[in-house]
Amino acid sequence: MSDRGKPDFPYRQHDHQVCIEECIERAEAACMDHNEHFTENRRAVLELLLAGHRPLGAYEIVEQFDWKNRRPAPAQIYRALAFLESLGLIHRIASRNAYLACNRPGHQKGAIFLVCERCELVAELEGTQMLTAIDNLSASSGFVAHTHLIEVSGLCPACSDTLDFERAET
Amino acid sequence: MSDRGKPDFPYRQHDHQVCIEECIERAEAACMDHNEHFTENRRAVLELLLAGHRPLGAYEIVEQFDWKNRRPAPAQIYRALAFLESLGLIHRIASRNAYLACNRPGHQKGAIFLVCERCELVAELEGTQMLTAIDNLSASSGFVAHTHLIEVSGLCPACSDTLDFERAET
DNA sequence: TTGCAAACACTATAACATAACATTCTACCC
DNA sequence: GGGTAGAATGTTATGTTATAGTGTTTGCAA
Repeated sequence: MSDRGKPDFPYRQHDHQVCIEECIERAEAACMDHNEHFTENRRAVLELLLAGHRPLGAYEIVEQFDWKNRRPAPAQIYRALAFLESLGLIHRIASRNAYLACNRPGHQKGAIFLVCERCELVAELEGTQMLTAIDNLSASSGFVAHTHLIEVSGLCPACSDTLDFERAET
Repeated sequence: MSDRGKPDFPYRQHDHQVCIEECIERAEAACMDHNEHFTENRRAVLELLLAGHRPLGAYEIVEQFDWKNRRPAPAQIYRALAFLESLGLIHRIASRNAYLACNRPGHQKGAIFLVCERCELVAELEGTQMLTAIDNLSASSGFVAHTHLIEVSGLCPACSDTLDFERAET
């Protein structure tokens, strides 16, 4: 799955089951590295997020989380989200108040997110160079940068094509 | 007030009263241009946001809004915020769920926000070149960009100095 | 002066997130 | 095994941010 990490990865056909399995393995390894437990709760939340290249709101996770035939409390989900985010396994999409499984394992920093306004698919791009440029720009004002948030809203290739087609129809 | 629009503007001493007045004038002009009314409600919200180079949450505005000795309903504030944002007079700082008066009049697009983690001061930088670079990057994946969100979290010059000093003390 | 559209007022509720505290689980030591 | 410290979970409650929906007022033009 060398495709993962490439900018257009989520836009292409791929064996999503493999994609999921790799991310789970990656998560297990990350937990080992940090002497943390990859508990059932955390695994279940990550699996829900891995189901599609779409961000889920915390309460969507609550709803989809089938847990002994009951509903988990929001706090339970938020705890798992905070844990997964601390390990760089997921990202928060601020413009949507939603959470996305990371598909650039090992490169948790320096991401740029392309959020489709129509289908909600999110692509995660490598943006390290961009961030360096931004850091330089802000440093020239004396600002010391710690974390970055870059989200682009627009249309993914498929939705863009669809809309072009619909416009051509009329 | 040619200082406005420069990256380090909010970090420097300036006549803030003039700064406010200019923005109000600018808002009046913008409303004229768009055949909209600069109502009391909208003006009051903008003035609260102009009071400092700090973003305010909608409910902070509700609290500070002295309105015939009553408290306005949140919806009233959100309406004004939506209106002001549609005219580019204010920006939403997504990482803080807060709103900031624009200090780059006439350049409502292409901003980069530097958010101080310590004092909450926000600087608004011209980032058109950066955005172009990001658009090019995303276009190479077939993504059609509409809007951008770039927020950098860190320390403003003053807070950075203060912390350096405190560290040197110990 | 009537009629229309914009803006406002108000109530309620949706949507997102965390605090606080009790309980259970797990790893480790004796 | 039994004790125990820390991590994780379970639970309740509440805090925070944002919008829906509906009726009223206002400004303005025909």
